[in-house]
Amino acid sequence: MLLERYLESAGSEAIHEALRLDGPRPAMVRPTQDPQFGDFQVNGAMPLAKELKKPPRELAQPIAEILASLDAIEKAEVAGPGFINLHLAPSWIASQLTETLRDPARDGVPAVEEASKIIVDFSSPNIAKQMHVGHLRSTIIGDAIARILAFMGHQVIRDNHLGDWGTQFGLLIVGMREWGSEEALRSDPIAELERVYKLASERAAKDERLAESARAELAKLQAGDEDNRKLWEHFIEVSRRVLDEVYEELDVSFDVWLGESAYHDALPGVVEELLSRGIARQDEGAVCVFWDEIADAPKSLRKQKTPFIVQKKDSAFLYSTTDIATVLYRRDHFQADRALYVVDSRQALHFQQLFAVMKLLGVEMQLEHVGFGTVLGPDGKPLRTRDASGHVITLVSLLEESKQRARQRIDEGIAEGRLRVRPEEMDEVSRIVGIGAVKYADLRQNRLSDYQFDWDKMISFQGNAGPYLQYAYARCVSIFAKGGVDMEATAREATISLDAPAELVLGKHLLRFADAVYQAGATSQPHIICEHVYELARAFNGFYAECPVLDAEGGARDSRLGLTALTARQIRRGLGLVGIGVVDRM
RNA sequence: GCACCCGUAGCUCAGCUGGAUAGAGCGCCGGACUUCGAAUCCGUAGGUCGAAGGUUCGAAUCCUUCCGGGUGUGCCA
Repeated sequence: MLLERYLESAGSEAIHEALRLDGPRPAMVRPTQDPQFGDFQVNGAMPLAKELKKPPRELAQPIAEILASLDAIEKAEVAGPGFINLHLAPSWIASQLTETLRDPARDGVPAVEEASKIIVDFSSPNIAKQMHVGHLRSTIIGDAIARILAFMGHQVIRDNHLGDWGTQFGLLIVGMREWGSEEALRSDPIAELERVYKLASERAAKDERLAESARAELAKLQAGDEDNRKLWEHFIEVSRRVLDEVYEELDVSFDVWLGESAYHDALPGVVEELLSRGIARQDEGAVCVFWDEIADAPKSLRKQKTPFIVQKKDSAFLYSTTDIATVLYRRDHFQADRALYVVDSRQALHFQQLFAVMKLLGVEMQLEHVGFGTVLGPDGKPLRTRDASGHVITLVSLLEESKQRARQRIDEGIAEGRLRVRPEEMDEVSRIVGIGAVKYADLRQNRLSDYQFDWDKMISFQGNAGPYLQYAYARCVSIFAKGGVDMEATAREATISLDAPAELVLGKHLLRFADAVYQAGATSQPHIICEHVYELARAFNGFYAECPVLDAEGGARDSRLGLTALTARQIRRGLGLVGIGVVDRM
């Protein structure tokens, strides 16, 4: 259940009932930050003091009395300047948890009343270029957001908006014919494409004839020349194979792969429409939107005076043009309600301009730039995508290293008798732990802040890190294995009761899962789920230390098994929602 | 120049639709493995929330100014 939503509406009703006001007032329910003040506090009485000209504590008293009569609430007391501290009733929490235990399909998370159709635009690498750490954030943050929204019941379309069109293809076509090796293209496609591109662009900088020839080949490609078209398709095909491997490793998938090339035919129409509606005009041969000439443009755009260029003076189109066409397609073809762009924050201005143009065009889709910060190295400077010797640190090699480091740590743990992994499971466990550690390190913090990438911290495997959560899960599963108890049977039959302090602490965390999921979905912030799962794992580890499960008697044993089963499910679900896996033994 | 973002414990970060004595992890120090898995648990120390004003019953959170750091900014994406 959505606990906070329930308390908010209960609180709001209580205010209405107690004070007989003309309209509904917000209860302003917040979790307390100190357990001595209970579990939640209602702050809504204080702002009413001025309006009603009565001391806030006096207003709070009758509200508290009404709230105290609810089954959910054991105690409601007025405190401080006019807070109402709510102590949830353990028996009520327990009955809610028992209900959730019976709901393995949704783990107590309700589906949204009104589903939206949401495009999540993420990852979007360039064809013919190796993916590096810079692509990691968009890919895993976007994947997590798509998973969360889909689980909430929205209709999500995951779109990989590939950079598969543009000036680089002229150079690639010329370069490939001149210096390319078909064999190298087969064995290591991206490396070969990068080699050829680098060569071609270096030569073109010095040799105007080569540059001219590249432009000509690009024009032919865009005009539909069959040979060039085939070559281009070939580039894409071989690149796709490499990308697919990375995505498989990351357990990321897409519903559609509509790259920039998919919108090529629509671009002239976009510019025409902008011109004919007076949104854009010619300037120095280019077609631009000038914000200071548009009365209802956003203020900061008007002041910045940076034009939005949709066609270059050589009449070529830009990514801005493509992005406009893309929005229109998403509206007309998918009938999407929203589109989320999971793209580096440094492109904020571009999206601000894009969204402003769409508004001028009368597009009502809800467009949102889900930005994220830069990946920094341990020195606090933007992480170099090349190592000391100048080699590109590819995403593949980074993931490989993570798996190796995980494997090494597991080997150590086994040697010291702390960990248990069967030899035949070694590959899978080191993959899930290693990749999970990389993902968790990134997802656990607010996406907007820059993120410091540090192997030693990430793979330290202690404290708030991926393996901690996976370990807690393995502990849960291990209890069932050791006791020979079936987790599904427990879920069907056990009745939870909360008696020991550690049980109550755990139970309260378990009850907040749905809130965390909804909040993460509403704000596109996967770290909220990470934080919840971490707190849950902590609470479980505390419970584990305090409360024997298998050795407990009768009802207590069943109840603790139920708590353990629910914890396991919630960790698995929570991590699953951000794209991280779990293993039974590690 | 203009626009945007950031400044919280030694380090890495939560908290920012205003709510009580600002929280975690790492690191430091000290405890807990004959007991369901010690990648664990329990405890100690550590902060003028960059600075100064303002709004408010109440500010890390909102507003203003300043200091310090970063990003973007006419034909790349």
